[in-house]
This record gives sequence, structure tokens and C-alpha cells, in this order.
Amino acid sequence: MEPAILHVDMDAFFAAVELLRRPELRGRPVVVGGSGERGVVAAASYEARAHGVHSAMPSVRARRLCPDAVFLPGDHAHYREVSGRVMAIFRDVTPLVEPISLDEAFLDVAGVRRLHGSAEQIAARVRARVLDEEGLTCSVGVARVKFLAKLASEAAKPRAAPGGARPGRGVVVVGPDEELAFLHPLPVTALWGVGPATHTKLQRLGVRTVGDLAELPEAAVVSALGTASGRHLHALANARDPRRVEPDQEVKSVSHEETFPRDLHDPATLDLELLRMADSVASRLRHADRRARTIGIKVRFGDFRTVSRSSTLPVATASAREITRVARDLLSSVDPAPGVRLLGVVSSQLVVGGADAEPTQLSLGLADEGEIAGEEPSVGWSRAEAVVDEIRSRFGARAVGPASLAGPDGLRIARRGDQQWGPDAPAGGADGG
DNA sequence: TCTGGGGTCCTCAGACGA
DNA sequence: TCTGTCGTCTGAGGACCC
Repeated sequence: MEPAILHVDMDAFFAAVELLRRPELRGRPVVVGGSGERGVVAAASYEARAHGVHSAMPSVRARRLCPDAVFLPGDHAHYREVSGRVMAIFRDVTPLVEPISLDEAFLDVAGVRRLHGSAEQIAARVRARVLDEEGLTCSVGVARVKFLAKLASEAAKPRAAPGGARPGRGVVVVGPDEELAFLHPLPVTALWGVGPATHTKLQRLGVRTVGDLAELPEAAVVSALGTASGRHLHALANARDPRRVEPDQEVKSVSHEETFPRDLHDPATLDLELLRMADSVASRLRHADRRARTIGIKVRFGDFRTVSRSSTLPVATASAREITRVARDLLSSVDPAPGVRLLGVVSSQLVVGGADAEPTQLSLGLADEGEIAGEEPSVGWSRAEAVVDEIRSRFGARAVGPASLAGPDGLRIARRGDQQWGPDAPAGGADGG
């Protein structure tokens, strides 16, 4: 079988997009990410990587490693916009595009080779178009199966070197007869699904490389890692990966979580944050035409101990009021006294369709603060929230929101990606204990 | 060298009904 | 009526990915 899966990975995407807007920074180490003490690096230019800076590294440490670096706060909305245009280029080549994140995607080109040429030729053309139309470089891996394509794109990438990037090969093709020779010398951590915990377990079995793992009997791997992970990783190590490129991935959960600049102890402050996050989750659910059956919270304490609580409702909801009510209930079972570092609201078990897609849970007609004259209270609220959505779509997310979120600088409405890489430098917003 | 945010998937334990 | 088993659902937590 000829390779027909492409994995396209943008090179230092966020940093590269920023350099397009600020060409004067070219050649300098640039770091995109959170600015606060608890922020992390989202992307680093190759000049910064040469100093040892990499994504997910605490910003504080990145600053220490590379004091000359230019730190930029990151603009998630803009990256999404650029990503959308790049994905459109991919879809122009084949309809079978599976985005993995803003900066990478799998493409299945099996059906378009007669039209566009071999997978390798298509890969080269995709790279050229992305560079032409967006001014961005990307690396492409080509293989028979997904995870090999992904490893191949990694092998195609530029490398960090003092003074900037050493160009990579751009496109790497792993032919069917080269798969094991390509795969087996790689460290086992190169496999998708082998993180620190699994690595430790595999080390105990004497596994260092993918080849070592491939040689073990599957039963031994299953016994060490569990059925699902064990079988999966053993298959990958033998170049077997049955996963197809899936263009229409359903979203399975919608969540919003934030790390605070300082740990919070005060229940009233936490309650306001919870309200803000529930409002954000509900708004995004309605925008995606989804409702959630399960509502959960996530609490991380100052010592990094993390707990979660969840509750499954009889009827799915996308109402901010209902999500807040459930989340509040769950939060009341957690003692914030040790200090809360992070709070999150999660919605899952999603069903398709807005509020009118399924029967609404009617209340028993008790007096309700949200009641609208002559209407069932919950119906009144869902109408009110539909109006909120309409206003936000016209005037922006911060145009309207719960009164309790009003402050001297306007509404404190949480938007997706606002705080993607950690809290900004503290501005005295936390209660500090 | 103190660890973000938004996701997915897996495991395990307990509850519950057939 | 009691007990055991099985499958399913739920909740909590962990690991991993970008």
C-alpha cells in the first residue's frame, strides 16, 4: 500500500504568526505565552529554542534561560483565524482533513492522487501554498498510517541552532518497506501515548527504544500498562495503526478553567469566579448548538493536589443559570481553606441541539427570581439567554452578562483562550487569603 | 524547577437493576 | 427472600496530547 496519510505541522506556529505582524523581531529570540509568574511558554522561535526554551516551560524559567528574549502575550483569536485559513488550504487539496490543534492536521490523500500526483508531490505543494499564501513554513510527514506520518513530520522539522533555525527536510516520506527501520531506533517516548508515567513503567521492563517494545510479547505490555494502552502501544511499536483520518470529530466536552495569580481562600470570591466560568461554558455550548448532561468542577489546591466533582442531570442543559447552580452545589462539597490555585467548570455527555430540541424539565411552579410574567421560569430564562447570545454576537462577549460580574472596568466575562497560558502578572485581584 | 488551558481516553470502584 | 453475577452507568482520578 502506497503511503497516503500526511501529517502537516506548522513550524513554531504562534511565534511565526507574531513575526509576520512584527517583522522587526526577525532573528531575535521570541517567546509567546503567559506573562505572569504562573504563566507558561506556548511557543518559542528557533532562536529562543537554541537557549533551551521550549513550549510548556514556566515563563519564569524561560526568562532565566533567555533574558534577551522578547516575550509576547499571545493572541489566541488571531491564531485561530490564521489556522482557519491554513486548514482551508488543506481542504482545497482533500476533503479528508482532521485538525489536531490550531497548528497541525492529518490529511488523507488516497482519493486525490490521480488528480494531484503522489502523496510526496502533494506534500510539497501544500508546503509551497502555505508559504505563498500565509508566509508560514510547515513540515510534512508522509506514511501509510497516522502515527508514522506524525513521526515523519517531526523528522522533517527544522532544528534549533545558535543564531536560528537549521532548515529541516520539509517533507519526509516513510515508505512501506522502511517503516520498521525508521521506527525501531526511536526512543520509546516518541510514541504517541508514552508520557512520563508510562515511560517509567516501560523502563522497568527494560524498554528504551520502540524496537525494544516491539520485541516484547503483547501480554507482557498489557500486564504492565493495562489492556487498552498495552495493546495500543504494542501495535504502534509494530507499525500497526488502524485509526483513520476522521474529518468530522464531535466535541465531547466543553470546559473553562483558570489558574489564579494567587491562591484563593474566600468562598465568595470563588463563587464569583465559578459564575464567570459557568457563564462562559454555557455560552459556548449554546454557540455550538450543544447541551450537556454532566456538569463538573475541578479544583487544584496550592500544593497541586487536584480534585474533581461531577453530577449528571436528568435533562441536558446549556443554561448558565442551571450550570452555575450545579457547579455551586459541587463546589460546596470542597473546602477551599488550603487555598485554591485553579478552578474549572466542565460540561460533558453532550447532546446535539438547542434548548428546544428536547423537552424542558418543568419546575413545580414555585416562585422564582427569574420568572417572566406568564411563563414557566425555565422557559423565561432560556429566552433571556438566547437574547444574551444575540447581543454578544452583535456587540461582543463583554457586552452583557450576570450583574454580579460587573466591576469598575466593566463586565468580567471569561472568553475562551483569554488566559490560555496562565494568569497575567498579578494586579491585586486575588483575595490573598 | 515548580508546573497553563482545553481537550481525549482509560481505569477503577461503587451503585443498581435484571 | 436471599445471594451471586453480569452489564451498565456514574463519579473520581490519572495520563497524555497540543
